[in-house]
Amino acid sequence: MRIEEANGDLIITDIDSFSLEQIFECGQCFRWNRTSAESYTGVAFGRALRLTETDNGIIFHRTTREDFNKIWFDYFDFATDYGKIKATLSEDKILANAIGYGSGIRILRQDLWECVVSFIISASNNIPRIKKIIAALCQSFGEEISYMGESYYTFPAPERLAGLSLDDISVIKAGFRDKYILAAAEYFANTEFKRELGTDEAKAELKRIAGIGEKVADCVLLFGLGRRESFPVDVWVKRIMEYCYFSEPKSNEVIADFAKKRFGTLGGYAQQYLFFWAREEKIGI
DNA sequence: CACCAGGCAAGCC
DNA sequence: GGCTTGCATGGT
Repeated sequence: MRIEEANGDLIITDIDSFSLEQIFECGQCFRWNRTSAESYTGVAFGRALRLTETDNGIIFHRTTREDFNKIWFDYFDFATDYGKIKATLSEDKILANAIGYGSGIRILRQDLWECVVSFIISASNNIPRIKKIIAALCQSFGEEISYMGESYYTFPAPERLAGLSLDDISVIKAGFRDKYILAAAEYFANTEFKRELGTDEAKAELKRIAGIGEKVADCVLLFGLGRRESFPVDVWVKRIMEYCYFSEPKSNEVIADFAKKRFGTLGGYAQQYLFFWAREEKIGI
């Protein structure tokens, strides 16, 4: 990876595995939107950012080396060798095929609290509406920031949401999930989450929060706590796993156990390649 | 008009 | 333990 500065932009070259579309459309995040054929704009960790994909590399618009080192290097998981991960997973022929569709995926290292709320909202919902609800949450309760001549909104801190009433939060149209958002806000406003917990212990702790069950906890572990062995089983992953590995219906638990044995510490990466492939090609539907 | 959407909790046995 | 149902809202 190389970094050049050019009148206020950073240009990152020699990047392995980096497709804006695949990273932002693979369902792991909800605050990035396509702003042109080659660019996406979003907000993370209190910063707005526009990215453009070019033949030479990726342009990080209007940002600094300081923010790149402090925020974006980790957020985009630049320390991880995706070539090595893909080579290992490709020993499985089904994964090799899935990786052929999403070879530019990277798993973002997102904010824990934002992940908790985002995946609470994801329950029994579809991705466009998840994004809409989160945008309303940020616009209503986040802080306005100005970037490249436009307004963006940060993700509201738990302290900002804790104490709100169901009526207060009804403006975001989260439906039955509103009470879970408030419960999570109460928890995170009053609790320092023990990030050093083992994955099983961290999952058990997350599941104490109303609205967080098995699948949401797995997503939070994977995207918000960097637990790359986590393998969330949702309707899409269930369908594609049944189609590719079982040829018959199986419970989520059976699928999760199978994935743990087969993919081990790379379960989360495998899950993202399978999820992206399933949705792109509508496999098993 | 039904039915579904990156599920979860509560209520049943 | 496993299985069923209700849940808010918006899109097809």
